[in-house]
Amino acid sequence: MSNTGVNQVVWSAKQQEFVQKWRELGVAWGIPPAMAAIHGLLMTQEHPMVTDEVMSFLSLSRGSAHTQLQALVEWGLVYPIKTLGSRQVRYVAERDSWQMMSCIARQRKKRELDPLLELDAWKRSWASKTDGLEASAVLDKTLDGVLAQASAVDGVLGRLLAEDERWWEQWLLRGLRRN
Amino acid sequence: MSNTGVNQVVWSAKQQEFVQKWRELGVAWGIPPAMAAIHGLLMTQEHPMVTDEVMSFLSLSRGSAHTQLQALVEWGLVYPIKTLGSRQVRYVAERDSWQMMSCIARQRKKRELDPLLELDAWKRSWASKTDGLEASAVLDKTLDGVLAQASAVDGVLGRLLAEDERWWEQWLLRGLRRN
DNA sequence: ACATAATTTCAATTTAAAATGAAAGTATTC
DNA sequence: GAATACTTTCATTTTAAATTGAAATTATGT
Repeated sequence: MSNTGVNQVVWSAKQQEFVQKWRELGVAWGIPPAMAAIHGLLMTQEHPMVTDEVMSFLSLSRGSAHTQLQALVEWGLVYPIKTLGSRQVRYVAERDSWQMMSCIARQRKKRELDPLLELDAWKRSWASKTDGLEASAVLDKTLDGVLAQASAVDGVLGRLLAEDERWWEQWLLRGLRRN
Repeated sequence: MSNTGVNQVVWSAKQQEFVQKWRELGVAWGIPPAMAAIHGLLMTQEHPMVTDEVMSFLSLSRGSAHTQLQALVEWGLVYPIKTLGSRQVRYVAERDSWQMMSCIARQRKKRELDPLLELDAWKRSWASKTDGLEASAVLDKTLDGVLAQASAVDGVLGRLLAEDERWWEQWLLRGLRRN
């Protein structure tokens, strides 16, 4: 049977609004709308959901629902739950906010920071070729600064995102709540 | 005359590669390719450039060159220089790497963090309507955590980006260079 | 006031990313 | 070992964002 209908799925106006907002937020963060929407939906749901439920709640195609659920699992924002005695997979969102934001930060680091850090190697590869007389002193100077900052941020992030090290959470939240 | 040809424009292979890389980086950061490319180009140039030069160096249309130069000025990454006795405007990139990254961070905060912070007000507006019995306890709990973290990050960023307060730079760079 | 040289605007086009949906692939049960 | 129930893939279409280019606008010098 395709729908056991065990869990009662809630879909209030508040939840719909939230999903809408989360989708928009996602777009601003460079996340595919459907992916953000699915994540938002799962955040509002007490119980795991099945692909077909996600599809109908958000009016998504099967392809999109599937692909984006995969991506969410890949990111660690959603857990796939294999139902015993059925091929069906059900999905739940990570509930811990710190864990959740860490997942997002990790992906963004990979997409945005790491390529910037690679410029360092690139710069050095040119340094050997054009040793001494540089083509653009201005660029080199600014770039050095940028790369220093980038690796500093990388260091901080590395520590912040180290799994099982959550003292940072306390530090961050306690020390700086008032703003 | 349209081209006084005073400054010698340099356009080496290294610079071209850099612009290419900077453009790609820009895309990963959610910045329009042309905008990032222009910024990259200006970073490599000792002297201010005129719109037509930018256009021909990057093979851009006038419309795009203009719009993106405006955006760069708006962000504070590029300064417009009005030539005396001519309508022509010349553009130079900000040279200070800290300043540069601050500009970018400020824009990203506006685009990505501020909308997240607004969820707090949204959440409160629902709290009054549905006082007590909530539609989704799971959501509320996770969301509280997310918002706490968001405002913590907001606090840190606020201090980091406060103009004329650069002790952070030292702190960030010195304390964490090794990684 | 006129002509020129620049900037600015914006409807139309292009481009890249995301979504679709139908077909192909795989477990699971009978 | 079929048949069923679900998942996965991918060529095509859609959508949103960026770019174009030509026309409109505004500043500057004669």
